[in-house]
Amino acid sequence: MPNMKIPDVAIRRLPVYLRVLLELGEKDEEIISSAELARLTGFSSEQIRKDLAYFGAFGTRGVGYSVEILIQRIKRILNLHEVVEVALVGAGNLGTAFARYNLNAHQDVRITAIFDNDWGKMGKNIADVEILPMDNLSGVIKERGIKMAIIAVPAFAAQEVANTLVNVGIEAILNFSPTKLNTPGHVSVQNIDLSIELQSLAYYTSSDDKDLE
Amino acid sequence: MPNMKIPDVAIRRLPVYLRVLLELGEKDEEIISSAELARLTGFSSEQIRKDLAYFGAFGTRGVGYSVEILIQRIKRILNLHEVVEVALVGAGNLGTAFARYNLNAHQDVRITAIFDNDWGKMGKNIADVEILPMDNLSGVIKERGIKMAIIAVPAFAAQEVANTLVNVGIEAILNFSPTKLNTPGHVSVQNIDLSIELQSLAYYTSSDDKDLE
DNA sequence: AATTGTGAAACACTTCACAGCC
DNA sequence: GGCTGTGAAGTGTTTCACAATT
Repeated sequence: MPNMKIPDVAIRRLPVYLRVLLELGEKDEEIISSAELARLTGFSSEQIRKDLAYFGAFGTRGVGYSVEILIQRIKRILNLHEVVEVALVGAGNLGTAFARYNLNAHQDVRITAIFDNDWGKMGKNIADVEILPMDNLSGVIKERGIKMAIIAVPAFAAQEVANTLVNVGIEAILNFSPTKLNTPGHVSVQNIDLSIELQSLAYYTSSDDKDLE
Repeated sequence: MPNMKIPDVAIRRLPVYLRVLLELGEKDEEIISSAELARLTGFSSEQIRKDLAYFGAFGTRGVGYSVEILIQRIKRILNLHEVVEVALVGAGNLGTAFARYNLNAHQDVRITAIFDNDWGKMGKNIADVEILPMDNLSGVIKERGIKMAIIAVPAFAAQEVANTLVNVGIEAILNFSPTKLNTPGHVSVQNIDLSIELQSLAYYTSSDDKDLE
């Protein structure tokens, strides 16, 4: 089971398992079966077992999984066993909302540096983090060894920001701009394009036109 | 080629094609090949041809696709040939940012109703749309025949909101709350869970721990 | 008896490769 | 000659089904 290629889709399910497990931990649940996890997450029990097995066998046959051990393992796998610092580039509507949201949401991945090029915003704080000018970006990211960044700038500026981020050693980017970023293979990019989400959803609504083609 | 099952992943690529085509239209480009579309979108040319072919053959062999016709066809397919109204439930950080973003971003899918349960927000506007109390939700959505909704409320309230939306005839939901919604099969749900995006991205960063297990 | 871990089968999506058409 | 449209092959992911383990 080692040295097997782990699908990205499996990685994206791990945080869901983690959330449910943390809730169970709060309720002092000690053991959980894949069937019960399936009920709580909406994924199938086989899929859950397979996902977990990619990283080794840490359940007990006939019994189930230890909630506590599973939490620790998944945190390790996702590199969340210590606080992960993230830089946010772009303090517009989306960036600001995301920073505030992140403050409330959790502690394990934390926005600790915010950059913008609007001088009117300098010195202001979002979620207790000061907005810094873009000129400081390279210095701050290198100094603090930040590995992850969020791009929330307009489309026309996104590629240039990405290039800078790659140059200062960023390894993973969450990109909210509606652009395909060109990045070297060792950098992971996850795109969230809100327009695309809305537009593709419209497909699944019934058009109430009366005119057929 | 009719009556074939169209993969959801293909539907989600259509808005990307549409965006690029609209840009080409601005530049008065009249004909585009799948190879060129591939270059501009980052998808493969075969995939683009296959995606388009699901809906019928509207290219010309040896020539390419008419930009204008392709735009019209994709808009039709996605039900974007007339303005789509969307209801936003929850005017917190994320909801507000999304409404403002949507105002700037495009006109084809438009947030035209916003609901919240915070009385302090009533009467205020976001992006020229008045915030209404939750009590008005059913009435407004039915009256205007709105088919799509965005859920941007805290997790604990999300399922109840979803139930209400389903009851008043909503067919597609964009869910920002970190919850698996239980909805009947005819309702499409697209989840965007920002915590999950950040946490799964952390997997792809190099941990700089010195201690192995 | 219950539940994990896992090959094998099934399914879904992408890429290949080329016939068909302009 | 060039580019689309599409069966066939290939690849990736999920589900099945059951042996292994407690």
